Amino acid sequence: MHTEPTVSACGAGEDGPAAELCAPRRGRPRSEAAEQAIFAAVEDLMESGKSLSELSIERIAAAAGVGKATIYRRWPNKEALLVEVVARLESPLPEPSGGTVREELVRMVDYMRKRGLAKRSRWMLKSALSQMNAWPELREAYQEQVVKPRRELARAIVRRGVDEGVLRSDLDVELVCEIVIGPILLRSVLWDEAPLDDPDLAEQMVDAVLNGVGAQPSGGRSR
Amino acid sequence: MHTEPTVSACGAGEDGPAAELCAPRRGRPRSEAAEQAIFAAVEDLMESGKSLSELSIERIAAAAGVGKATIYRRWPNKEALLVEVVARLESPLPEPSGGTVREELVRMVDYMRKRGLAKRSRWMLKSALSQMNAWPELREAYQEQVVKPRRELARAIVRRGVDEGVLRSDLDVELVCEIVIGPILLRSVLWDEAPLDDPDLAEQMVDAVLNGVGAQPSGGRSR
DNA sequence: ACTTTGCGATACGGGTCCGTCTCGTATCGA
DNA sequence: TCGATACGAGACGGACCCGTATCGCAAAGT
Repeated sequence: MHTEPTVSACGAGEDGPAAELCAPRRGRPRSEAAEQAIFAAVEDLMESGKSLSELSIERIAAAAGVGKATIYRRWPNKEALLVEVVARLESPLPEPSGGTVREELVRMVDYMRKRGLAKRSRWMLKSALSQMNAWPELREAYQEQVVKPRRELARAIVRRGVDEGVLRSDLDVELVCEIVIGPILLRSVLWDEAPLDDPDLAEQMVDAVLNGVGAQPSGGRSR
Repeated sequence: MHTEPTVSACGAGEDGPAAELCAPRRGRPRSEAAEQAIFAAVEDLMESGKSLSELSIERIAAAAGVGKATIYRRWPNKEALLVEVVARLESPLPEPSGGTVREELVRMVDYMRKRGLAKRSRWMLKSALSQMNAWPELREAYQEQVVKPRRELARAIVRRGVDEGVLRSDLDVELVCEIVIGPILLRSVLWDEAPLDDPDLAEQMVDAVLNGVGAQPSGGRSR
């Protein structure tokens, strides 16, 4: 199917400190610059609004100023390349700051807001949704490496809120998570034109969700 | 660019009562069966999980048991066909029932929940999000014909709630809409595995959003 | 009867893409 | 120095696709 690259015994695509341990390579070493150029080209193409199906190896190679062989030497096919791009793309999760649960929620929502402003992440967010249906490998990588840790972070904060008595304990934790992050995801992923500039947006969202959008000033809370 | 079909003066794709008014066609009339077969084929392909870029005219024609020319006689290109498919796909909006604002919100959310269970709509929901980036015409048709009326329905209900004093008036109407429909959209569109079966889900979501997920029983509502 | 149009099928030119392969050259270890 | 491997460039075969055109036949009007 695919000509096994000589380096593959070390773990594909990894040339960290482990490389010299298992394969004291003989010939000319692979160009780090070429690799960076490939990643940069993919990200540039994403940023320019290309859809997943428009990201052909040929286009990527041309944009990177690189021969196709240089790509195929590193990844067996398009999927593998994009999976690695996905893995590299995401910025690190915001660390728990030790503040209030409300503050943590605001931080998380605001992190998502800012990320919605960054084109590259936005491309990936959107592409992750539909195109990946036809691409289980890519979809799974994205779910595993991006979605899952974020959902778990949200769950952890919500659980802490329940434990501390700040959040209602009669609701499903999942449901609370969805209510907290649903609105910001709606804006940052689903609706293109929605404004994300307001730096207070996260705070407004979290407070509205915490206090409820219903107008009853005090009574009748448990339906 | 494209050989104008003879029928086009009547409005493409429409062969209702208007047809005989403007063009007492001469030769063999177009086969209604072929048209239905084409629509059915596209929807079947969608349902089978094909992505937008996999929906080629050739594939559609083969699946419909129809010649390519029969498709190109009706639509000038792939986009036009898919735009019409999108237009046909959506089920009618739920009508206002005259109930409480809360009941209306529950009805709307529950409608979205049920729709999330229907595969065809789900395909379109998901594809609408990313793949259509590369396809402005299709995206616009979807936004105009599907998204917009739903957002307006939501806005109308929320405004009524504000007028009746059931919803907080100190919040942006858009924000309230997002908080109400964000969670259900999250489940029905973004997360594949999320359960949508619980018939009480809509009620739970709406009530949680109305009452707030914060635990404070009465005090400290305005942050 | 005769024309007009639609039908399914299929051939066609032109295009993009994939993944492999071969050039001539560059850079490493031995 | 020499073999091994990398590099950019691009040719190559095969696949798929688009949109048009052409078959022979079918169904309608005049």
